[in-house]
Amino acid sequence: MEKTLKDLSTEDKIKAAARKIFTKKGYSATRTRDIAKEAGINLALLNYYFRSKEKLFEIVMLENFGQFIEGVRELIYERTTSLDQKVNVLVEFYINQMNENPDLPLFVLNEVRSNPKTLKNNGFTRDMLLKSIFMQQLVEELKQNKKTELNPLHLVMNIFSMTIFPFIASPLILKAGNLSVQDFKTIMEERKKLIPQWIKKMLLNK
Amino acid sequence: MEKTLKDLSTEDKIKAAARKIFTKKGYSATRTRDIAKEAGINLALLNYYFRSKEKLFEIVMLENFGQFIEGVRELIYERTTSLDQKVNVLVEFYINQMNENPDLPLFVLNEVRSNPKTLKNNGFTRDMLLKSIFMQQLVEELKQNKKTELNPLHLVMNIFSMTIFPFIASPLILKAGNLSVQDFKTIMEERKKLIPQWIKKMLLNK
DNA sequence: GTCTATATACGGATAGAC
DNA sequence: GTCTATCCGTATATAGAC
Repeated sequence: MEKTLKDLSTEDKIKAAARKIFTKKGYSATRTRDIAKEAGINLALLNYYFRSKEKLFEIVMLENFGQFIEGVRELIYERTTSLDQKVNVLVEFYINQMNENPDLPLFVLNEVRSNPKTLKNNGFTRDMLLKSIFMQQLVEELKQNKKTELNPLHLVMNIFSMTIFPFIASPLILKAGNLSVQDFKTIMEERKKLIPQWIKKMLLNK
Repeated sequence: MEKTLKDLSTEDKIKAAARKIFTKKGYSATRTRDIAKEAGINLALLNYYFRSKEKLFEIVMLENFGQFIEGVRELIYERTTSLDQKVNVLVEFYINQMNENPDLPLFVLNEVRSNPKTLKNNGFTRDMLLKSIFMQQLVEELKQNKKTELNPLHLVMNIFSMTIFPFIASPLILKAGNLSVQDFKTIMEERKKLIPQWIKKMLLNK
């Protein structure tokens, strides 16, 4: 399913091009001229559709951020799935996501760090995690296993760390591990099974 | 030990200022004027000492990259310390490092991703990890525990992921966990003990 | 070595024709 | 809606006085 730019409206062509370049290079390093060229249109059109570089970036940013947390919100409020199932789905979801768009996590993390107000108005609310069923199940499981001294946030951090960080650091990992791109993909596939197993061990006492 | 800029030579003042700003904002978003102001000198001096913005950045980049892997190279080639000890030191080293300079990891990871040739000429060699004593000890431990089917790179990735990622994602974690900065520091202190324990569990069979 | 003033280039944005 | 040409602010870099 090659996404041919020709099918899209001019506005969408620009948006797609902007997203590609902004996501890869960040706000400052991106030239509006490069977006125009990538979209196959003239620079003036960019300002015709979106008033400024900044406006365009905002749109891209919200889309990227949305992609990062969308699909997770419903998952962690799901009442019918077990904790184990949630961890499995979460890990698999993100690994698939990053395989498709490896620049996404670094883009999001850069943005929330350099521009704190990113964390307003994007659907990522305080309490979204803390009040979730997922969190309740986690706390319950720790209680069952007499591990109440362990802050459940550690486990949440571990899930995301072990899932996302390898993609962020992939250039270093490829070199340090003497891996091909294909090797790396295989390893990340393995992690879909491994990470949930490790999390399970962390939940158990002893 | 406040580092007062007044003590330094002009050249070092510029370098220090450059490092601070480049590390925080990245290459493109940094203005040489801001570096000059931060250093308390005139803009022209910057070009007098370092020929260009790019040259100056290169120096900063190498310093930052060096700080990231320096201290680790010797550690992983140490023959007298056990695997457990190495993991402990590694985790503690990086957590201390990031506490002091939280912008460092994102800077390094951005740079290696956007500029692949960063990975040449910086002391980070292919085989540096694979040929290390640390790696040998890891493989040996897995063999002892009849876990040879597990690629040891997974465990290396886990150590770095669980240690470094929380700092990269700290703005998100603070909000999602409803944490104060002090809470976060406390949690990261806890992780100095926890991560080695988790790694140990991953090494064991069952 | 350090400054002020300025050259030069680049990038975002707009005017105006079609 | 789409283009070409151009404006104009800003950022890097340099010339030249002290």
